[in-house]
Amino acid sequence: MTVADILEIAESKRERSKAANRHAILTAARRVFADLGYDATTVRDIIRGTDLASGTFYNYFKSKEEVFEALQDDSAHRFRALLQEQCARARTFEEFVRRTLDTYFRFLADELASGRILQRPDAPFTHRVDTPEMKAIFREVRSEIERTLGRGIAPGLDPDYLAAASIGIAREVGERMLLRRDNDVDHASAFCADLIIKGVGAHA
Amino acid sequence: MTVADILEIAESKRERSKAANRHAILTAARRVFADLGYDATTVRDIIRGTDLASGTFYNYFKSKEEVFEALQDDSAHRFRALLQEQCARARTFEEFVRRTLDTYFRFLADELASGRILQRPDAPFTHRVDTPEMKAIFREVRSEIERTLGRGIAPGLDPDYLAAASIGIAREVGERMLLRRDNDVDHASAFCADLIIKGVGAHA
DNA sequence: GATAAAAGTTGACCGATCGTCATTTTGGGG
DNA sequence: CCCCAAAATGACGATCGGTCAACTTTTATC
Repeated sequence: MTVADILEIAESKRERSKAANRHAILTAARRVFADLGYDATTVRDIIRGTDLASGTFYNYFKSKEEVFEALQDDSAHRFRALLQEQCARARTFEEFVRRTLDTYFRFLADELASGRILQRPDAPFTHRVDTPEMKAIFREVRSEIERTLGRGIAPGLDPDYLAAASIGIAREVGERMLLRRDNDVDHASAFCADLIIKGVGAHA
Repeated sequence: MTVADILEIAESKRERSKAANRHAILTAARRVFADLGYDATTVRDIIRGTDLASGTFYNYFKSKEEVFEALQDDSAHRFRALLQEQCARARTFEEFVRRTLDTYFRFLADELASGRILQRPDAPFTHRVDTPEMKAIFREVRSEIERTLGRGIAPGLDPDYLAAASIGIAREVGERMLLRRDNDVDHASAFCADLIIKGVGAHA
């Protein structure tokens, strides 16, 4: 009887094995997607990157789409945690905007540096995914906009559109930032923040 | 001898046939993509939507990706024509911004109404394509920003980022607009224009 | 028009992938 | 040690992707 058994804390061998297999598939998928591109990769390519059999793949995911979404959701989850940590107690709208954008661009740069972004040289297109985490981030940004912008500064503004616009700005500018070699997070962040702050007329 | 033969104006029978086949493939592809979704459709599905043989597909396109890009490029080309027509002689930055956004949102609504947008109910993701037309639109927007914004109003602004931000705003807000049932083009257009105009401090 | 070259179409074919499922292996409880 | 449930395995039929030799249609030449 091991300590783990006594404590009844450690997962069973089965659970550990399942977690390891799932992790192996995701890790292999990340590499294969980066090597071959999303469209060109097959489920077989992914499973060949592990020591599992082809049938086992389908015990964990229905398709490569689902693997891709899991990878995206994972990134979104980590970003969301950072976001909540950084922006939870922003008092003013401007502070909230600056923190959010700074967090996002720093996150992007980190993801790229750690090879977690599928950056193909030819990169003809990326997938936009609507995972639960992605939707949650959108909702949180919108409700935070409603909270910090409130009805005082710009009561007529459509909070849904403002959230969409902010996300669009961050997304596109973030992409351009990554294409530049310098990865000047502060410049990108300040550019977007200034645009939004001045755009809603909410200067501190 | 037909009138066309005499006038030597009509394209040859071969050219007409090729154009018709290409058009048949694109038309079938649009319907199949809409029905099955991009990932699920196969080249066979597309070709089954025409009266051509499977091998013929490859005389026109290398893959379904190329078909999809051709569809996207087609939309982009039509939008670009509208854009140049509407915005060619905008004198001020504000006028340029308002015309551009209005053209874009009206175009989006028209595309949706005429069934040219791949709008799946579940729509888990869309593809972002970097076709020549798409790149041309980005370059034109940026150079127009440089021209009309000039060095007078906001000399420090990064025109590349401003173009990216504007496109991001239009893209995301446009998507939200389509999700709403009303398709209030004027509201979406005015929202985005106000945001950008105030954001760069270029009020007329 | 007759003929031949060129261009285009066809569908069978091969290698590979997809998703399934009967079989085997592994893990946990008694 | 035995047994059952959970999980892994890989073979299998159906399908797809891309090629290509044979065939049909169009154009050019006389």
